[in-house]
Amino acid sequence: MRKPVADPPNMGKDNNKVKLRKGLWSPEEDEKLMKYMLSNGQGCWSDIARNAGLRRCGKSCRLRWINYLRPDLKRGAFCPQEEDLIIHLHSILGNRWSQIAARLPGRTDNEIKNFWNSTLKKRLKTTTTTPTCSSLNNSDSISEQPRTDGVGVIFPVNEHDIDIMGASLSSSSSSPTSMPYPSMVTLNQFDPFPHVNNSYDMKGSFNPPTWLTTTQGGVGEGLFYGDYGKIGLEGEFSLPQLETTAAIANNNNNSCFNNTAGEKNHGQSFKVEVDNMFGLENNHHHWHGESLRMGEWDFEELMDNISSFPNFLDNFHC
DNA sequence: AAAATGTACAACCGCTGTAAC
DNA sequence: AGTTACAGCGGTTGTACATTT
Repeated sequence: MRKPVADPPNMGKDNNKVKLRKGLWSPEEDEKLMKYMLSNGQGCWSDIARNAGLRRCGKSCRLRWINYLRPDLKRGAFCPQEEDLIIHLHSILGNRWSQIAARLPGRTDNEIKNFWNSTLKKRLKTTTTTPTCSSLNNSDSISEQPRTDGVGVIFPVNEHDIDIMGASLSSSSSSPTSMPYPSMVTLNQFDPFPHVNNSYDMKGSFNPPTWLTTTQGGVGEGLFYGDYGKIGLEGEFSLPQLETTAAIANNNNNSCFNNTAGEKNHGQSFKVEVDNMFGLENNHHHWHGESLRMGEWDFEELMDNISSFPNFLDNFHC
């Protein structure tokens, strides 16, 4: 724990105006905010700052609470499962840290961002010669050459040459946060459970999500329990491999996407079609040229659907 | 032992989107 | 329609601590 810093010279009272504090939070400030939040709950942050007796702006209080004081934060080192998930998600989402964080319970976007920038990025750089699962899709080390990674294959592509399920993919993005892989597309069998044996035991009866009844769960004996219960029904679970234009031309029915991907039982069961999971059932949605609008329909819809994947790290105890 | 350098991470800044007025 | 306040996000900076020279 770092020592709190003393007030900078401009932090005192000035002409009856209370100057707002900046910089590191002192334990006293933390305690004030924590007490206030626990007894009053969340509200308007500027009010919270005022009512809690903090000489901080609401924004600062919000950040402190979200990134540090929140009781549900995990903190501590990232476990390998988390690392791999971050890498996976980053390969899909790019620098959308909040969305990545949403899939890692107890972790904040700031924490993940820092971890990525300080550790993972560097590590991936150094492991490009011997890539592993944890070295995929390094946005800073993408080679111009096609390469295999063991899990997926990254191809340099012409942005107009890739068609995914009838939806073309372009690397151009109008989003302020551009995807990190210009001119690259990962043709990869997306594996939402990188540390789960690929031969998930998806057979047998549905087991209720363990989080409904217990905090215990996890991966063991070939089973994975997420909040989806069991993913898939009768065979190995695998999401469809992304296809090139040519491949799709030969498979206009997209039959590989029609596999039932999951079943969830919250009193009643329902099936989730893989194509629906990815928002791909809507044929007029295209990733093509300007129409790849990450941050607009395609990406948001995609991520909405990806968000329906289990929070499987809930079940890891790192 | 001291200075220089590197690392990790907390916090700030600027921007965008949204709601209320 | 314009303005304001606020929440949220991602990029960046600042700083304490660790390691190396």
